Amino acid sequence: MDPACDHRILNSLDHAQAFPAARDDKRVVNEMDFFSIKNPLKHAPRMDVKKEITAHEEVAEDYKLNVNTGLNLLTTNTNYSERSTVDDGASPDVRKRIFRELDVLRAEIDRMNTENHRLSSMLNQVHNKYCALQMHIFTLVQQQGNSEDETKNTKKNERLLVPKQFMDLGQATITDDDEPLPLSEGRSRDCPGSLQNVEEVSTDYELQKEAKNDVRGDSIRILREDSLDGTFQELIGNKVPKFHSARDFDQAAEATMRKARVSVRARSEASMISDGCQWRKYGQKMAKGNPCPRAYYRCTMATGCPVRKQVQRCAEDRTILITTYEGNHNHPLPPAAMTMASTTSAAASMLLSGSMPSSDGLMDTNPSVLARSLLPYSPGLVTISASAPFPTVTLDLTTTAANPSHLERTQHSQLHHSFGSGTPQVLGQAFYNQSMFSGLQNSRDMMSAATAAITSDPNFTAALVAAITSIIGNGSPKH
DNA sequence: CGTTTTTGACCAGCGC
DNA sequence: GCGCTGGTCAAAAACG
Repeated sequence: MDPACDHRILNSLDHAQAFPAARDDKRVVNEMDFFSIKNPLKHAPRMDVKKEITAHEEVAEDYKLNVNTGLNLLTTNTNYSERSTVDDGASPDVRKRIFRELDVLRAEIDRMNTENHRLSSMLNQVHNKYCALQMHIFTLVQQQGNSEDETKNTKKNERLLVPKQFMDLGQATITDDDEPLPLSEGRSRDCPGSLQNVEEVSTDYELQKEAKNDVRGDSIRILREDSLDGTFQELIGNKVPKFHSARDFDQAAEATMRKARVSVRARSEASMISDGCQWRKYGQKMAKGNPCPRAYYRCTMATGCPVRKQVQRCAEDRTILITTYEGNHNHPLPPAAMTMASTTSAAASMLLSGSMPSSDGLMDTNPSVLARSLLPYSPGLVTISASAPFPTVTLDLTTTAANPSHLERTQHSQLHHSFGSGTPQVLGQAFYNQSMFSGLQNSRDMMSAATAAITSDPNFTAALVAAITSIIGNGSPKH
């Protein structure tokens, strides 16, 4: 497909996803433009020309022109019209009539283009104001919550659970991280804890050997991947994978997606951080070199969901909770769970694309270049290690927390980038974030107030990871 | 009573 | 082949 056309469609879809209410308006405009251009121009010349080109060829060519040229279709049809009249020797009267019709149509198209731009502009304005208002409401709600005493505050936060979950990234700017929010997520006993500070998010395939030799602690060890099946090891290992068929390739890709992991390091007193999903514990093990046990959970939001996660405390700093996600959900997710799911999915895509023999080998050869290109304003935020056979993406968000201006610029960069180029899940979050910031741009005061909260909010950092990894994941063509 | 957690057993991969 | 380790299973216990 024409890349430009593809881009337009993606943008349209993204926008429609994030703003269902605006979808109808936008679609109507697009359809009007498309068909109003195509139909009259398609049929008018053919009424008089039926010789050199067969009717079937005409239709095929006409559609092709329409699709590829979009609003420039007038030009092509003018050519077509001229060529046709020359070819068939139509009468001057007929030619004049055609040109008159074309003039009328050209004027109509211009008028519609103008109207289209005007409507788009209005839509953007409404969108921005809506986001700004949304931010303001939640800021007020949060301020009200902070004024209450501890007991009342707890109950308030429980009531605020719904907006918190469904705002997800949106509320990231206003959440007071120092106050744990008691969460009650259905029957799940998932994480009644606070996610005080995401220190590091990494996507990691790491050799057990490396984990053994690494002295930095379980931030690495928890990421070890030694249960890889043969296909997956071949896929991401140093060996060049040999795919004998498309089916082999798909299977390998599936294995990669299933085994892809995203690790989140967060300060939390609770046994588990909140990610919006329901989990069931199915095992616990003592990991070597760490006095704290590692717990294994699987997603119970849908039967047969392959997503699993491991939770373990850091051996060096036991206030740090390390949560490692693996796999992709096979069911719809609540917005609150979208961030982690998107991150995992995108990480899998990234690893898949980065390990493919057809890839440019960027991550394998010079990962630091990719990291720098991802976050040019935040050195150290993203590090991608090609150590061992497994490519490693590590996002160290601790440095950015100390420098809001860097993060702010990074957020804009990443979110705008991901908008229109990511997977639907990622796009939904990224677009929401992007739109949120576009709303904030209307208020500098709100922006500066929110920035401080953003930089320490784990939900935002996690979302940032999702956006980043989605960019990486979409850097190479999917198969 | 249904669901979740606990915990020992089992299995697979890896290194020696 | 053996031992070590991580991951998973499944029966029993605990919970609501």
